[in-house]
Amino acid sequence: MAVISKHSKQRDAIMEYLHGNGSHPNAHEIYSAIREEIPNVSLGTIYRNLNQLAEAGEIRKIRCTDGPDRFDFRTDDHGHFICSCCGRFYDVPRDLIMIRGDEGTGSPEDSMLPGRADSLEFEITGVCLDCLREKA
Amino acid sequence: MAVISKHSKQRDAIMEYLHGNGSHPNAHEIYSAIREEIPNVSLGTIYRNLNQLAEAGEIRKIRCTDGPDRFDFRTDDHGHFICSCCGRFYDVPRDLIMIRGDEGTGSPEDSMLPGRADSLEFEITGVCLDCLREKA
DNA sequence: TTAATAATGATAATCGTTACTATTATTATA
DNA sequence: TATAATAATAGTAACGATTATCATTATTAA
Repeated sequence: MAVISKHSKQRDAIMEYLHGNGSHPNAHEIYSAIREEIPNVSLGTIYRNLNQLAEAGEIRKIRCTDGPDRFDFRTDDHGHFICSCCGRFYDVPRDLIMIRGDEGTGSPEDSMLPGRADSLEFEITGVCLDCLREKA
Repeated sequence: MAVISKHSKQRDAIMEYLHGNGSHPNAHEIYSAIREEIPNVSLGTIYRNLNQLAEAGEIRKIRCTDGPDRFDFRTDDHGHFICSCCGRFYDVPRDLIMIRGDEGTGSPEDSMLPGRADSLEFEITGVCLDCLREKA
Protein backbone atom coordinates (compact mmCIF):
# COMPACT_ATOMS: atom_id res chain seq x y z
CA MET A 1 0.00 0.00 0.00
CA ALA A 2 1.48 3.26 -1.17
CA VAL A 3 2.49 5.98 1.25
CA ILE A 4 1.87 9.70 0.90
CA SER A 5 5.05 11.56 1.75
CA LYS A 6 4.30 15.26 1.51
CA HIS A 7 1.12 16.92 2.46
CA SER A 8 -0.81 19.49 0.45
CA LYS A 9 -3.77 21.78 0.99
CA GLN A 10 -5.40 20.42 -2.17
CA ARG A 11 -5.44 16.90 -0.74
CA ASP A 12 -6.65 18.17 2.63
CA ALA A 13 -9.51 19.97 0.91
CA ILE A 14 -10.49 16.80 -0.93
CA MET A 15 -10.54 14.74 2.27
CA GLU A 16 -12.52 17.42 4.06
CA TYR A 17 -15.05 17.58 1.27
CA LEU A 18 -15.47 13.80 1.15
CA HIS A 19 -16.03 13.55 4.89
CA GLY A 20 -18.51 16.37 4.95
CA ASN A 21 -20.40 14.89 2.04
CA GLY A 22 -22.34 11.71 2.65
CA SER A 23 -22.91 10.98 -1.01
CA HIS A 24 -20.60 9.33 -3.50
CA PRO A 25 -19.30 12.10 -5.71
CA ASN A 26 -17.37 11.60 -8.92
CA ALA A 27 -14.14 13.39 -9.85
CA HIS A 28 -15.89 16.31 -11.57
CA GLU A 29 -18.21 16.94 -8.64
CA ILE A 30 -15.21 16.97 -6.32
CA TYR A 31 -13.36 19.24 -8.74
CA SER A 32 -16.24 21.75 -8.75
CA ALA A 33 -16.43 21.75 -4.97
CA ILE A 34 -12.69 22.20 -4.46
CA ARG A 35 -12.57 25.02 -6.98
CA GLU A 36 -14.79 27.10 -4.68
CA GLU A 37 -11.94 27.07 -2.22
CA ILE A 38 -8.91 26.78 -4.49
CA PRO A 39 -10.07 28.38 -7.75
CA ASN A 40 -7.11 27.38 -9.90
CA VAL A 41 -6.88 23.78 -8.76
CA SER A 42 -6.34 21.45 -11.69
CA LEU A 43 -8.50 18.46 -12.57
CA GLY A 44 -5.33 16.40 -12.85
CA THR A 45 -4.53 17.22 -9.23
CA ILE A 46 -7.97 15.96 -8.22
CA TYR A 47 -7.47 12.65 -10.02
CA ARG A 48 -3.90 12.23 -8.81
CA ASN A 49 -4.91 12.78 -5.19
CA LEU A 50 -8.01 10.61 -5.36
CA ASN A 51 -5.97 7.73 -6.74
CA GLN A 52 -3.23 8.29 -4.21
CA LEU A 53 -5.70 8.36 -1.33
CA ALA A 54 -7.38 5.22 -2.62
CA GLU A 55 -4.04 3.42 -2.88
CA ALA A 56 -3.17 4.54 0.63
CA GLY A 57 -6.46 3.03 1.80
CA GLU A 58 -7.86 6.34 3.03
CA ILE A 59 -10.78 6.40 0.61
CA ARG A 60 -12.43 3.94 -1.75
CA LYS A 61 -12.79 4.16 -5.48
CA ILE A 62 -16.14 2.86 -6.67
CA ARG A 63 -16.10 1.72 -10.25
CA CYS A 64 -19.64 2.17 -11.44
CA THR A 65 -21.25 -0.10 -13.93
CA ASP A 66 -22.40 3.02 -15.68
CA GLY A 67 -20.88 6.46 -15.70
CA PRO A 68 -17.64 7.72 -14.17
CA ASP A 69 -15.94 6.40 -11.04
CA ARG A 70 -17.18 7.61 -7.70
CA PHE A 71 -15.29 8.10 -4.46
CA ASP A 72 -16.26 7.14 -0.95
CA PHE A 73 -14.63 8.05 2.35
CA ARG A 74 -16.00 4.82 3.85
CA THR A 75 -13.32 2.22 3.46
CA ASP A 76 -15.06 -0.65 5.21
CA ASP A 77 -16.40 -3.52 3.16
CA HIS A 78 -19.75 -2.59 1.69
CA GLY A 79 -21.68 -2.51 -1.59
CA HIS A 80 -24.18 -0.17 -3.16
CA PHE A 81 -27.84 0.12 -3.95
CA ILE A 82 -28.67 2.40 -6.85
CA CYS A 83 -32.19 3.67 -7.30
CA SER A 84 -33.09 3.43 -10.97
CA CYS A 85 -35.75 6.06 -10.37
CA CYS A 86 -33.92 8.94 -8.68
CA GLY A 87 -30.35 7.78 -9.22
CA ARG A 88 -29.50 7.97 -5.53
CA PHE A 89 -26.64 5.86 -4.26
CA TYR A 90 -27.06 4.00 -0.96
CA ASP A 91 -24.52 2.06 1.07
CA VAL A 92 -25.31 -1.59 1.73
CA PRO A 93 -23.43 -3.48 4.46
CA ARG A 94 -21.38 -6.31 3.08
CA ASP A 95 -22.89 -8.83 5.47
CA LEU A 96 -26.31 -8.49 3.86
CA ILE A 97 -24.82 -10.53 1.06
CA MET A 98 -24.00 -14.19 1.48
CA ILE A 99 -22.15 -16.51 -0.84
CA ARG A 100 -23.71 -19.97 -0.57
CA GLY A 101 -21.18 -22.60 0.43
CA ASP A 102 -18.74 -20.03 1.68
CA GLU A 103 -19.72 -20.36 5.34
CA GLY A 104 -18.54 -23.91 6.05
CA THR A 105 -14.97 -25.11 6.25
CA GLY A 106 -13.58 -22.07 4.51
CA SER A 107 -11.86 -24.44 2.14
CA PRO A 108 -12.22 -23.36 -1.47
CA GLU A 109 -12.63 -27.02 -2.44
CA ASP A 110 -15.90 -27.15 -0.52
CA SER A 111 -17.26 -23.95 -1.96
CA MET A 112 -19.30 -23.89 -5.10
CA LEU A 113 -17.07 -21.14 -6.40
CA PRO A 114 -14.26 -21.80 -8.87
CA GLY A 115 -11.71 -20.83 -6.23
CA ARG A 116 -10.99 -18.91 -3.06
CA ALA A 117 -13.02 -15.72 -2.81
CA ASP A 118 -11.07 -12.73 -1.55
CA SER A 119 -13.49 -9.91 -2.09
CA LEU A 120 -16.96 -9.24 -3.41
CA GLU A 121 -18.14 -6.16 -5.21
CA PHE A 122 -21.84 -5.79 -5.66
CA GLU A 123 -24.32 -3.31 -6.93
CA ILE A 124 -28.02 -3.74 -6.39
CA THR A 125 -30.34 -1.90 -8.74
CA GLY A 126 -33.89 -1.22 -7.65
CA VAL A 127 -36.30 1.44 -6.50
CA CYS A 128 -35.70 3.10 -3.15
CA LEU A 129 -38.40 3.43 -0.48
CA ASP A 130 -38.79 7.15 -1.13
CA CYS A 131 -39.55 6.57 -4.80
CA LEU A 132 -41.82 3.60 -4.02
CA ARG A 133 -43.87 5.79 -1.66
CA GLU A 134 -44.08 8.59 -4.19
CA LYS A 135 -45.43 6.20 -6.81
CA ALA A 136 -48.10 4.83 -4.48
CA MET B 1 -36.59 -4.14 -25.83
CA ALA B 2 -35.32 -3.07 -29.22
CA VAL B 3 -35.83 -5.14 -32.34
CA ILE B 4 -33.31 -5.86 -35.07
CA SER B 5 -34.95 -5.36 -38.44
CA LYS B 6 -32.41 -6.23 -41.12
CA HIS B 7 -29.86 -8.88 -40.88
CA SER B 8 -26.19 -8.62 -41.73
CA LYS B 9 -23.27 -10.99 -42.14
CA GLN B 10 -21.23 -8.86 -39.73
CA ARG B 11 -23.75 -9.41 -36.96
CA ASP B 12 -24.00 -13.12 -37.78
CA ALA B 13 -20.23 -13.41 -37.54
CA ILE B 14 -20.24 -11.73 -34.13
CA MET B 15 -22.91 -14.08 -32.78
CA GLU B 16 -21.12 -17.08 -34.18
CA TYR B 17 -17.86 -16.00 -32.60
CA LEU B 18 -19.47 -15.38 -29.21
CA HIS B 19 -21.15 -18.77 -29.17
CA GLY B 20 -18.02 -20.60 -30.22
CA ASN B 21 -16.00 -18.79 -27.61
CA GLY B 22 -16.62 -19.69 -23.99
CA SER B 23 -14.75 -16.73 -22.62
CA HIS B 24 -15.88 -13.17 -22.14
CA PRO B 25 -14.21 -11.17 -24.87
CA ASN B 26 -14.13 -7.40 -25.08
CA ALA B 27 -14.93 -5.36 -28.19
CA HIS B 28 -11.34 -5.31 -29.45
CA GLU B 29 -10.94 -9.06 -29.13
CA ILE B 30 -14.16 -9.56 -31.05
CA TYR B 31 -13.02 -7.02 -33.63
CA SER B 32 -9.74 -8.90 -34.17
CA ALA B 33 -11.55 -12.19 -34.56
CA ILE B 34 -14.14 -10.87 -37.01
CA ARG B 35 -11.46 -9.19 -39.09
CA GLU B 36 -10.05 -12.63 -39.92
CA GLU B 37 -13.27 -13.31 -41.76
CA ILE B 38 -14.33 -9.81 -42.85
CA PRO B 39 -11.03 -7.94 -43.14
CA ASN B 40 -12.48 -4.48 -43.65
CA VAL B 41 -15.08 -4.65 -40.90
CA SER B 42 -15.14 -1.47 -38.88
CA LEU B 43 -14.75 -1.21 -35.13
CA GLY B 44 -17.85 0.98 -35.09
CA THR B 45 -19.82 -1.87 -36.62
CA ILE B 46 -18.65 -4.17 -33.85
CA TYR B 47 -19.77 -1.75 -31.14
CA ARG B 48 -23.06 -0.93 -32.86
CA ASN B 49 -23.96 -4.59 -33.22
CA LEU B 50 -22.86 -5.58 -29.73
CA ASN B 51 -25.03 -2.86 -28.24
CA GLN B 52 -27.93 -3.76 -30.50
CA LEU B 53 -27.68 -7.43 -29.59
CA ALA B 54 -27.48 -6.57 -25.91
CA GLU B 55 -30.57 -4.36 -26.19
CA ALA B 56 -32.38 -7.12 -28.02
CA GLY B 57 -31.55 -9.43 -25.13
CA GLU B 58 -29.48 -11.79 -27.28
CA ILE B 59 -26.23 -11.20 -25.47
CA ARG B 60 -25.14 -9.54 -22.25
CA LYS B 61 -22.85 -6.60 -21.76
CA ILE B 62 -20.64 -7.01 -18.73
CA ARG B 63 -19.41 -3.75 -17.36
CA CYS B 64 -16.15 -4.59 -15.70
CA THR B 65 -14.90 -2.85 -12.63
CA ASP B 66 -11.61 -2.56 -14.40
CA GLY B 67 -10.89 -2.38 -18.10
CA PRO B 68 -13.24 -2.33 -21.07
CA ASP B 69 -16.69 -3.88 -21.24
CA ARG B 70 -16.96 -7.57 -22.03
CA PHE B 71 -19.66 -9.47 -23.84
CA ASP B 72 -21.31 -12.74 -22.93
CA PHE B 73 -23.65 -14.91 -24.98
CA ARG B 74 -25.15 -16.20 -21.75
CA THR B 75 -28.13 -14.01 -20.97
CA ASP B 76 -29.33 -15.77 -17.83
CA ASP B 77 -28.79 -14.10 -14.48
CA HIS B 78 -25.27 -14.75 -13.27
CA GLY B 79 -22.23 -13.00 -11.93
CA HIS B 80 -18.49 -13.42 -12.32
CA PHE B 81 -15.45 -14.66 -10.52
CA ILE B 82 -12.19 -13.09 -11.62
CA CYS B 83 -8.92 -14.75 -10.74
CA SER B 84 -6.49 -12.09 -9.62
CA CYS B 85 -3.68 -14.47 -10.45
CA CYS B 86 -4.33 -15.56 -14.05
CA GLY B 87 -7.03 -13.03 -14.94
CA ARG B 88 -9.49 -15.73 -16.00
CA PHE B 89 -13.16 -14.92 -15.93
CA TYR B 90 -15.56 -17.53 -14.53
CA ASP B 91 -19.35 -17.57 -14.53
CA VAL B 92 -21.04 -17.80 -11.14
CA PRO B 93 -24.72 -18.76 -10.89
CA ARG B 94 -26.84 -15.96 -9.47
CA ASP B 95 -28.36 -18.23 -6.83
CA LEU B 96 -25.01 -18.70 -5.09
CA ILE B 97 -25.56 -15.17 -3.83
CA MET B 98 -28.22 -14.37 -1.28
CA ILE B 99 -29.42 -11.02 -0.03
CA ARG B 100 -30.27 -11.35 3.67
CA GLY B 101 -33.84 -10.37 4.43
CA ASP B 102 -34.83 -10.68 0.79
CA GLU B 103 -36.28 -14.21 1.16
CA GLY B 104 -39.24 -13.49 3.39
CA THR B 105 -42.36 -11.60 2.46
CA GLY B 106 -40.86 -10.01 -0.59
CA SER B 107 -41.97 -6.68 0.79
CA PRO B 108 -39.26 -4.05 0.53
CA GLU B 109 -40.32 -2.72 3.94
CA ASP B 110 -39.19 -5.97 5.54
CA SER B 111 -35.90 -6.12 3.75
CA MET B 112 -32.80 -4.52 5.19
CA LEU B 113 -32.21 -2.83 1.87
CA PRO B 114 -33.12 0.80 1.23
CA GLY B 115 -35.80 -0.30 -1.26
CA ARG B 116 -36.99 -2.97 -3.66
CA ALA B 117 -34.15 -4.86 -5.28
CA ASP B 118 -34.62 -5.53 -8.98
CA SER B 119 -31.26 -6.88 -9.98
CA LEU B 120 -27.88 -7.69 -8.55
CA GLU B 121 -24.58 -7.43 -10.29
CA PHE B 122 -21.64 -9.01 -8.56
CA GLU B 123 -18.03 -9.66 -9.16
CA ILE B 124 -16.01 -11.90 -6.90
CA THR B 125 -12.26 -11.48 -6.92
CA GLY B 126 -10.10 -14.32 -5.72
CA VAL B 127 -7.70 -17.04 -6.77
CA CYS B 128 -9.03 -19.90 -8.88
CA LEU B 129 -8.45 -23.56 -8.04
CA ASP B 130 -5.95 -23.96 -10.88
CA CYS B 131 -3.80 -21.15 -9.53
CA LEU B 132 -4.18 -22.37 -5.93
CA ARG B 133 -2.93 -25.83 -6.95
CA GLU B 134 -0.02 -24.38 -8.87
CA LYS B 135 1.08 -22.39 -5.84
CA ALA B 136 0.92 -25.41 -3.52
C1' DT C 1 18.83 28.15 4.13
C1' DT C 2 19.71 25.21 1.34
C1' DA C 3 19.25 21.02 -1.10
C1' DA C 4 16.26 17.26 -2.35
C1' DT C 5 12.12 16.04 -4.03
C1' DA C 6 7.08 15.62 -3.95
C1' DA C 7 3.08 18.04 -5.53
C1' DT C 8 1.17 21.34 -8.51
C1' DG C 9 -1.27 23.69 -12.72
C1' DA C 10 -1.52 23.58 -17.44
C1' DT C 11 -2.02 21.02 -21.12
C1' DA C 12 -1.32 17.15 -24.31
C1' DA C 13 -2.21 12.43 -24.93
C1' DT C 14 -4.63 8.10 -24.29
C1' DC C 15 -8.38 4.79 -24.11
C1' DG C 16 -12.85 3.04 -24.79
C1' DT C 17 -16.76 4.28 -26.96
C1' DT C 18 -20.23 6.87 -29.67
C1' DA C 19 -21.70 9.96 -33.49
C1' DC C 20 -21.64 11.34 -38.20
C1' DT C 21 -22.01 10.67 -43.20
C1' DA C 22 -21.84 9.10 -47.74
C1' DT C 23 -22.27 4.52 -49.65
C1' DT C 24 -23.90 -0.31 -49.83
C1' DA C 25 -26.93 -4.14 -48.66
C1' DT C 26 -31.32 -5.95 -47.34
C1' DT C 27 -36.13 -6.18 -47.57
C1' DA C 28 -40.96 -5.30 -48.93
C1' DT C 29 -43.82 -4.42 -52.53
C1' DA C 30 -45.33 -3.34 -57.29
C1' DT D 1 -37.60 -9.01 -61.13
C1' DA D 2 -37.20 -4.12 -60.76
C1' DT D 3 -37.81 -0.54 -57.65
C1' DA D 4 -38.28 2.11 -53.70
C1' DA D 5 -37.59 2.48 -48.77
C1' DT D 6 -34.52 2.16 -45.32
C1' DA D 7 -31.33 -0.31 -42.23
C1' DA D 8 -26.53 -1.42 -41.91
C1' DT D 9 -22.02 -0.46 -43.34
C1' DA D 10 -16.91 1.49 -43.51
C1' DG D 11 -14.39 5.20 -42.50
C1' DT D 12 -13.48 8.73 -39.68
C1' DA D 13 -14.25 12.48 -36.46
C1' DA D 14 -15.64 13.49 -31.89
C1' DC D 15 -16.47 12.47 -27.20
C1' DG D 16 -15.93 11.86 -22.00
C1' DA D 17 -13.15 10.03 -18.45
C1' DT D 18 -8.71 9.45 -17.14
C1' DT D 19 -3.62 9.48 -17.24
C1' DA D 20 0.93 11.37 -18.60
C1' DT D 21 4.24 15.06 -19.26
C1' DC D 22 6.76 18.90 -17.72
C1' DA D 23 8.27 23.25 -16.10
C1' DT D 24 7.29 25.57 -11.75
C1' DT D 25 6.13 25.80 -6.80
C1' DA D 26 5.67 24.01 -2.13
C1' DT D 27 7.08 20.98 1.51
C1' DT D 28 10.34 18.67 4.14
C1' DA D 29 14.81 17.02 5.99
C1' DA D 30 19.49 18.10 6.95
